[in-house]
Amino acid sequence: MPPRPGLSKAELEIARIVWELKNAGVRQIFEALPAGRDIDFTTVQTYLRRLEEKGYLNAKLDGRNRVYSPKVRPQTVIRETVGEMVDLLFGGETLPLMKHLVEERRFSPDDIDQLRQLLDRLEGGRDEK
Amino acid sequence: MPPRPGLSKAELEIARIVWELKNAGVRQIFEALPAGRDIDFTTVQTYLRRLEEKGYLNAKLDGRNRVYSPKVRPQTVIRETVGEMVDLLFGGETLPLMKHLVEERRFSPDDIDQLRQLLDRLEGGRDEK
DNA sequence: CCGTATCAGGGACATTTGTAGTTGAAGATC
DNA sequence: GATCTTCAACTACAAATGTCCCTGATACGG
Repeated sequence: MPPRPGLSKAELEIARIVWELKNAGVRQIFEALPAGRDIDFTTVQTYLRRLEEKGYLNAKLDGRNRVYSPKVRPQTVIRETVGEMVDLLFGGETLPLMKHLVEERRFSPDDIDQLRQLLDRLEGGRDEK
Repeated sequence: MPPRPGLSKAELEIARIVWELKNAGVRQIFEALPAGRDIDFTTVQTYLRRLEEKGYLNAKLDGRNRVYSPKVRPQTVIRETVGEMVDLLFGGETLPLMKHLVEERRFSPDDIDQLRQLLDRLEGGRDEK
């Protein structure tokens, strides 16, 4: 159980933009919103403030602009979010999710190759232990 | 975009129990809650009512008890929920999620075998097209 | 210097979510 | 028949979420 409150969908959306930009001001984050996402500049400000309050982002001043950066590693947030969804949808079992993804999502031949290599590496690592 | 409102985490938790039980009354669903999940019987009733209102469950009377069953196929809800999470965390790309799962979650040798077979089948199906 | 644009901070509000209480009625038990 | 248990329906409320307005201050352009 993380020592910080969970993230809403909109907060996660903003956080992900910050992860990609690494250091960014409100205007940059606002302009990086997906096409069709028509929220106000002040709304983005609110989400950023909440993310900082919740402990997910750092903020520092650059002149009069606040610049945001990740405080919690994206990998950690992803692990927690995925873990929660696996619990909710699949009772904590990962294999059904993997099967679901393979059956429902599109993969290129290259994707499949990469996945095979991952599985090989996983098995190889297992043997070594 | 589904013609029905999204599901909250608690609603999803209850819906999943109904999927597993197929036809169930409030008491059965209440008693199937995970250990440690100490919510009131009346809270479960509220979630069931909301799920019905949102169009996810059917309800019929059995004596004076309401019996709930899925109205939207679990596979559909799962697809939508997983799709939304892939969008939020991975920008719609499935491969990073697969990689994340392989790297962060535990798999048995049998799991890995099953995954390999899935990939083989996926590739085989691709060749046939 | 003035007007405009932009940003931070504070605040507000509607809706959603999580949770449970109350009332009336039906079923079970004695 | 009385009492107890259980369920549905309605209701309520605090917190969370999604969203944006307003004010004051700063930076910029003419």
